[in-house]
Amino acid sequence: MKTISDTIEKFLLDNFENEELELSRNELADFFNCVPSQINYVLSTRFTLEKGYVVDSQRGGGGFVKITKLQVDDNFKDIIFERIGDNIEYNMAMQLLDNLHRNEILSNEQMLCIASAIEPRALKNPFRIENVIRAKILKNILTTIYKEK
Amino acid sequence: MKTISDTIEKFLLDNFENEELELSRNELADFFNCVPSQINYVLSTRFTLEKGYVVDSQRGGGGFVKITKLQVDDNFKDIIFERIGDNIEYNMAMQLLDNLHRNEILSNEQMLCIASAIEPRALKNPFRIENVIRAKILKNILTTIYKEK
DNA sequence: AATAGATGAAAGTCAAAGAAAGTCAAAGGG
DNA sequence: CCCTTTGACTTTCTTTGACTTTCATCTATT
Repeated sequence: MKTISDTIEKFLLDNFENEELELSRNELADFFNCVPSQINYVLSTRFTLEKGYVVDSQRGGGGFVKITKLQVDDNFKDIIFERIGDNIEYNMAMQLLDNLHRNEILSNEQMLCIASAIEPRALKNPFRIENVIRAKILKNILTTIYKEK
Repeated sequence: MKTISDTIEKFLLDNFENEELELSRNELADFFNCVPSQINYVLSTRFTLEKGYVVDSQRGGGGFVKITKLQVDDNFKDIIFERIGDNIEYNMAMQLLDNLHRNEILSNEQMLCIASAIEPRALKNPFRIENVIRAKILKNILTTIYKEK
């Protein structure tokens, strides 16, 4: 038996143009005569990173939802879901970066950026305060780049 | 869907002459068929100090609004660090990045890296668990880089 | 001629209303 | 039991309008 979620999924899949698809959550919900949050359900169960999709959105006037399809090969999946998973220690992360750099998946510049973003110094400690952590990451990255110049 | 604010922003960006742009608030509002305070909204959300713009204006007869692109000079470092401080919201951070990129302090690659590092998606919520956050940042950054390719 | 006040032409402020999207938990269905 | 559906509530961003402030210029008074 086909659920409404399946139908919406198929509809979305059929409407990709060039690896991406932008839509209005409310209009889509209207079109399928369902509540808007149904769309979120479809997105979060069917358009996941595991399946090779990234979803971005914006609220408020002019808001939208954008789904992008990426080419995930097995190597990428392995990295994202096996090697990194839900948590990773700094040393492991650095080994991974080094590896990616050696294999020319990351440029030197990118590696340096990322390395600063994840230094213990940048992520240490505080209490769920996203903005505080972000500030540290930013400072850290900018400092590093500055140092390189 | 593009908002009127986006359209006005683009119009302004396209009409800079030599790092600056002078305009009449009322005429512009008229031109775009919106209320004058809409212009203030655009100015205060899109032409911020973080983004490297200074807006000054004069009221009364012969009034005007003038937008100037800030010159990046030696003490920009202090300015940046002051702007970041101990915590910073995502939007402000992005405006800063945009500014740094425009002034060629950050390459496009770097900007993209850093932007992914600080996305709400990447830093959302969890509980002080450094490794968890780091994993998200890494995934996020790698996914982004993957998307660019 | 100098000055004070009146007038109108800008621009600014702020809060309410509007327009999206997100979250989360409870209820339903197979 | 797990997956799906629904809806109340939240958050974010934009639009609108009533009200305020500032400035240049004109007018009337001394």
